[in-house]
Amino acid sequence: MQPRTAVLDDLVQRKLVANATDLGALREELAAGPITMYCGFDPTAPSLHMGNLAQIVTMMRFQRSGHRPLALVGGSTGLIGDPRPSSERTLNPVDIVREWESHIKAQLEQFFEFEGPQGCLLVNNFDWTKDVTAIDFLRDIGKHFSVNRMLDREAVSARLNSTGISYTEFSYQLLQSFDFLELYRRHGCTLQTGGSDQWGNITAGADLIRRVEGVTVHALTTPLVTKADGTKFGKTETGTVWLSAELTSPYAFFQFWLNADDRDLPQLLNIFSLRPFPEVAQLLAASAERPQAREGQRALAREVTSLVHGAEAAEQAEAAAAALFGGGELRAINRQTLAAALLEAGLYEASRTDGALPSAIDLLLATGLSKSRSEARRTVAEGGVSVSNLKITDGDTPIDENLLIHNEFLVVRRGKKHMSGVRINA
RNA sequence: GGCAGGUUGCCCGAGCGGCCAAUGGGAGCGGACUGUAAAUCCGUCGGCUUACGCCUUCCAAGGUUCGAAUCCUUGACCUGCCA
Repeated sequence: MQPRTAVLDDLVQRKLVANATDLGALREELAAGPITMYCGFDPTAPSLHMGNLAQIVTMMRFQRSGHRPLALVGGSTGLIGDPRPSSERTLNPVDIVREWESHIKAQLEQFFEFEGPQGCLLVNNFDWTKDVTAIDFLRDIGKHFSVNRMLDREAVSARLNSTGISYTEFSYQLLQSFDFLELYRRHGCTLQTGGSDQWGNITAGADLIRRVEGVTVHALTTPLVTKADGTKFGKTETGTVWLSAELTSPYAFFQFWLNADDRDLPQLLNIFSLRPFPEVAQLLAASAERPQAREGQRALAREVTSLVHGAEAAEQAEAAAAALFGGGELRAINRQTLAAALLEAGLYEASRTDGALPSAIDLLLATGLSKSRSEARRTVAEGGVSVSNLKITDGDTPIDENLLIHNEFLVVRRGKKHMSGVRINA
């Protein structure tokens, strides 16, 4: 077991501390004994996503250093919504939030150790908010908050200057602070972590605990992941990268990491990899020397995919990528491997018309690689389409029979990176 | 409350009665180069159509006109100047 303060040194080395209350005091407390820390996840979507994963990994670091993590599901806060700087959220129906809550709970369970004295505890803030009356809440909690100070929060002030903010969302900070207080009372929780956008909410909770309990607790935030090209992290052309295999296939997930920009690699490895810092440094050095080998991206993709989807799924995703991007003859891949690879990449069904195979344009539409006939036609004209590695010049004629692989598959490619399989029904 | 201006395709932004599906930039997409990168260059960029062409767009609803994104009326929202 590593020393209990190791987690802090590690976080500092990895540049993962964006903001923190007294780090020296936190270190002393970590050294004095196992502490209990928490981070919350609101059910605002059917699945957790990449951003949440960063927080999960941070919690894992604490657990591995001998501390106890509390994974909080925001059964109550998810009904309210943390104010975004842009605009008011639409309230989600209660039963939808309940459903999301159960998904998120199940997802969280896979990352932590639940046995032993440092075993993770899954908690739900609905448990301690459901019976609190509005009057009690306003007297016991609300009285300790200064609106003047709440207005300073970035998201709130942004909203005041633009679309305005409802009382509901404005109250969010009180609920989150109440959570921290309850977790301190119930479990002796003395540290809350989160993304740097949570700094205001977290310190508000720490302030509340100091006022009510006369105890100093800690706040630590990690930097938000930024991308070198300025686009938002965790998005692909098709949208958010989710942790749920139903929403983002393990293959797509693996590809997401493999395609990481060289410039983003240091940050990503530091945040998402549980490898010790020296190993990360080694990988980064290797990547800087031979960027074309993409050792860093590969290691990252393997590690994170297997963390989220399991080792087996990670291997399958990698094997599929190797088969499809290997540059070799597709026919040389055995039927089972190819079928598995195409299933990962997205496999669609199509049938013959009057005994003839579909045209390339039909295939592009059937696989969703193109959104409209015009777009499909355009891409063909631009020379960006191939079927079973043969470049298509005429999008309208039926595909030649001998492009069928193993008598039933066609591999449709749009551009370099977008591939799908089609199985032809007999 | 008074005066002036604005609302255009994913975003920014030209157009100011016909040659406008609408200049230009960005994003996106494809190609070349490469590492399933980045940068750069080229192409493309509402929908349907093999094509001629057709259909739906320029805040909303009406109107003028052979013909409107462009003119008029009303409404909604935004922005400057004056109270």
